[in-house]
Amino acid sequence: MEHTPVVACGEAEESLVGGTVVREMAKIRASTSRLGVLLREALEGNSTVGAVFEELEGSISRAFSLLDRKQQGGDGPPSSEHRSSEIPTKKRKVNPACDRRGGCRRRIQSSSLRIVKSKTLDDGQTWRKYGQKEIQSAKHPRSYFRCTHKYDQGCMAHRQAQLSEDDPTDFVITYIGEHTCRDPTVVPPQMVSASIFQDTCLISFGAGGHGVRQEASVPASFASQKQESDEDAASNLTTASSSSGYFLLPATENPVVTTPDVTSGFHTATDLDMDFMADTYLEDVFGFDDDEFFR
DNA sequence: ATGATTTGACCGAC
DNA sequence: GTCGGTCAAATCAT
Repeated sequence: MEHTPVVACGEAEESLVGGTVVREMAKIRASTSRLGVLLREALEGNSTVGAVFEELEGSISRAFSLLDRKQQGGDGPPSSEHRSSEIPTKKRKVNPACDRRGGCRRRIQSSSLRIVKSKTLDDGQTWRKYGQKEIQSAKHPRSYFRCTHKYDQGCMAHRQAQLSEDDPTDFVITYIGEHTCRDPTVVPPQMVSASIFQDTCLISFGAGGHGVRQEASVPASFASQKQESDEDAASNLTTASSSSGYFLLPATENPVVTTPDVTSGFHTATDLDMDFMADTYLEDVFGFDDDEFFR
């Protein structure tokens, strides 16, 4: 009675923050890797660049594993996907000690949040739907998707999709987090540069888009969105001008877009939380300034 | 058989 | 207490 709460609370908090840092580090590592590929292509034959990047990647990997070890502690908690594997009961059993269902919700804490209007849910990425919910203030249900590679590659990208209130033929899609997965069929270089060049805008395929793969019809409920198989994704590559459903344009041309403030029904971003935490941790834990780091 | 989707339950934030 | 995000068993599709 007299022991656990304070300690448990502190550990939970530390674990939460650590998890955030781990996710950020994963993104850093993935971005660095991609940047390395791009730089090597651009500066082909320059062995110095390659050497520097290998060193950089090595440092990040070491930091990542250290952090990961620290977060796991000695207990070696089960991974989320095996959370309940030991209890094959008929009805779900909740393990109050470790069940994080719904934890850290409401406030979307992500360093990347984009809201896009689109005629189709198909954006060239592979998503897995994990839920659908009627939303109080909205006419249409909201569907929840996570990246197919969440578990195999730890990709933390999520999205929420909802039919637009204004135009029910449009989907309002909220992208949360960046893809850190490396599915060669779905991660175009353009998407990589999206987070680098902030002057660019992410736009969806508009109604009048050309060379756009369009759904034959928009279902009344998009719950039955078909998941793209790799084969489909590959065929998308051939039919669409980009494997992604989006083009990157200079900020001066942004016909259909989508900034967080146009979506009154959606969450407002709280990006600063995580950015701040990541900054703080990078400085405190690793002793370097990420601004310098990414320069 | 395998993987994706559906859907009710669960749980933390508000 | 309500609401929204997530989980996971059941079901469906391939």
